[in-house]
Amino acid sequence: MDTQLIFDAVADATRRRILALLVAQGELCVCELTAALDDIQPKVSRHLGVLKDAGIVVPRREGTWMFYRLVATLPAWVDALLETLPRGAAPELKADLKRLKGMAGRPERCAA
Amino acid sequence: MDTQLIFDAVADATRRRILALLVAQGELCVCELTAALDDIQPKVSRHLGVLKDAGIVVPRREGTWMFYRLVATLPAWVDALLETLPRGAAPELKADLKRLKGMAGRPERCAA
DNA sequence: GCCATATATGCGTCAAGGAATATTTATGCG
DNA sequence: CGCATAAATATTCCTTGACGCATATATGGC
Repeated sequence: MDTQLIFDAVADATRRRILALLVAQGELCVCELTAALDDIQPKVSRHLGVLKDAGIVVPRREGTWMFYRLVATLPAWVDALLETLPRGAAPELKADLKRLKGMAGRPERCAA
Repeated sequence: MDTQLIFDAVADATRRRILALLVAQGELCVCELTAALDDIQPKVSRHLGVLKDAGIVVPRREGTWMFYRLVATLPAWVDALLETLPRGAAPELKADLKRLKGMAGRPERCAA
C-alpha cells in the first residue's frame, strides 16, 4: 500500500471519474466505462492499469469483457478519500451515469 | 474552488506533510515549517504558494514572519480529505512534529 | 539610510505523466 | 482455422511541475 501511488492515482480527473463511477455502480467493464466517459478505449484501459497498479481496483475476466471493481480491503483513509468523490469532488458523475444508462449493448453479468 | 487544484495540491508529498502539520498545529510560519520538514526555505515557500493558489491555506503577516493556516470555510469533502492525512496518509508526521518541537528560536505569536 | 532576518520569486534543468495513434493479444463464434 | 469484438500495450510527442540556486523583496532595529 503505497501512499504516493494512491494520491497520484486520484490526482487525474479521468481516474476520479472512473472511481466515482465504480463507487456508485460497484463493478463496470472497460466498454461501459468507455461509453460513460465518452472517451477512447486505450485511454480508459491505461488509466485502469494505473488504478490497478496502485492497488485500488481489481480486474475480473468474464468472457470477452474485463470487469473492474474497487478492492474490498482498502485502508480506512482510502475509503474515506473515495467517498469524497461522489460528494462534491466529481462534478461530471451525473452526466457519466446518464451516458452509462443510455449505452447500447451493455454486457450482462453472470457472477458478481 | 477548483477541484483539480485541490487534488494537484495534495498529490505532492511535501505539500501533504505541510498540510498534515497545519491540521495538527493550526498555524505555522515558514521558518517553523522549514525546520519541521528539514528542508530548504525556498522550497517550502513555493509549496505554500501552491497551497495558497489552490485556496487551501491563507497567509497572515506578523512582523517578519508569515504564518499560514488552513482556510476556515473549506467544502466538507475537502475537510474530509485533509482529515485523512494524519490518519494514515502522512507517515512522516510524527517525525516532523518532533523536529518542530525541538526547533530553536521558534517565533512567538501575538494574535491568533 | 544601512544591516540582518524572513520570505518570495526568476530561471535553467530535468524527469514524470498524459494524449493519440497504431499494433498486439485474448476471447468467442462459425 | 478465420473473422470479429474487447482489451492491453508500444510508440511518439508534448506539457507540466519539482528541484536547486541565486536573487529580489519586505520588515524591524539601529
